[in-house]
Amino acid sequence: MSNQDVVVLAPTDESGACCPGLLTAPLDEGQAVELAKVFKALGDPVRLRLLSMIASRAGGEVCVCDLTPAFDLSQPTISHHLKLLRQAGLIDCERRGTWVYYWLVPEMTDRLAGILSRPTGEPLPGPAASAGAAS
Amino acid sequence: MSNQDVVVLAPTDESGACCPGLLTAPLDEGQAVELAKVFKALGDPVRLRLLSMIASRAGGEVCVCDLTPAFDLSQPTISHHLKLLRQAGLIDCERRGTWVYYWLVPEMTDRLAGILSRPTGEPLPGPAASAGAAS
DNA sequence: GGGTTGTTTCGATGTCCGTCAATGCAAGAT
DNA sequence: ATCTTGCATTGACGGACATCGAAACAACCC
Repeated sequence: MSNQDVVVLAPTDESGACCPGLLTAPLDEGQAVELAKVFKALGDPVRLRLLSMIASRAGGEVCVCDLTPAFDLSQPTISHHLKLLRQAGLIDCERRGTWVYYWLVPEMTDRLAGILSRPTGEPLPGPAASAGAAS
Repeated sequence: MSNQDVVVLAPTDESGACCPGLLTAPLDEGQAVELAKVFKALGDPVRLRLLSMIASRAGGEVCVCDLTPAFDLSQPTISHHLKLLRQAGLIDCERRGTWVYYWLVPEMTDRLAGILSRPTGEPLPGPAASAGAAS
C-alpha cells in the first residue's frame, strides 16, 4: 500500500502556533490549508461512519471485510475513503496475511478536539441580544 | 435570504446518541450526514481562516469589512463562505446600520470538540495483534 | 503451480464546489 | 431625491471530487 501517508499535521512540535486552537488566534494560510485537509476528510458521511466504526471497535482495530458490508458501496469505493482518512492522519493500517486492519490514530482526533476547544472561562462572545439574520 | 439556516445538529436533546462522540459508538447514517455538513463547512482554508478571525476577535464580533481585505478573494466569494459557515451553525450575524457583524456560536464548536474527544482513560487502540477476522 | 479470496489501482463519468463578474438591495450621506 | 458605501445574491465557468467497472496485485489453501 506504499507509505505515501501525508502527514498533514506535524506530531506536536511546530512553532507552537497550531495547538492553542483556531478560536484564540487567527491562523495563517499554511496552517489553514493543512487543517482543512483533515476536516475535509471528515466532511463525508461515509468517512465519518467508517471512522466511528473503526474508533469504537473493541479491540481497537477492524478488518476491511467487516466495514464493507455495512455500506451500499462497492469495495473500491470503501477503499478509496479509507485511503483519504489515512492520508489525513486519522487512521492507520497494517496488512496481516490476507486482511488489512485499520485503527484510529487518537493523537489526531485529540488534536482536532483541542483546536476546537476554547480555553475555559472565555467571556462568551455574541452580542447577547436578539438573533435575527441579516438581510 | 430568509431564515433558511439549516440546523444541522439538534440543540442537546436527541436520543442521547449524538453526544457520547463518534469515537465510542458507530453513528447511524442520519447523524453522519448531519455531522458531515459541519465538517464540510470546516474543510476549506478560507472558511477556517474566517472562522478563526471571527472567533479570536476581542469583542467577539467582526465586521465583514474587516474580513474581506485579509484575502485575495472577491467580496462575493467571502460572502459565500460566510453564508456556508452560518448555515452550518458555526457563526451568526446581524446587520447594524450599514455594516454586518459576525460572531462565533461557541455551542457548535463545543459540540464538535466533544464529539472528537474520547472518554478519558480509553485503553488506546493500536495493533495489539490477534483478532480473528470474520469472513 | 493453480485456484481462491480479498484489497488496491486505474480509467471514465457525472456531480459538486470554489471563484468571479454583474446585479440587487439596504442604509447612510449629500 | 439622488448618490455612495457595504454586503448579499445570481448566473456561469473551471477544477476537484465521488462513484463505478474492470483489471492488477498480494497472500493463503489445495
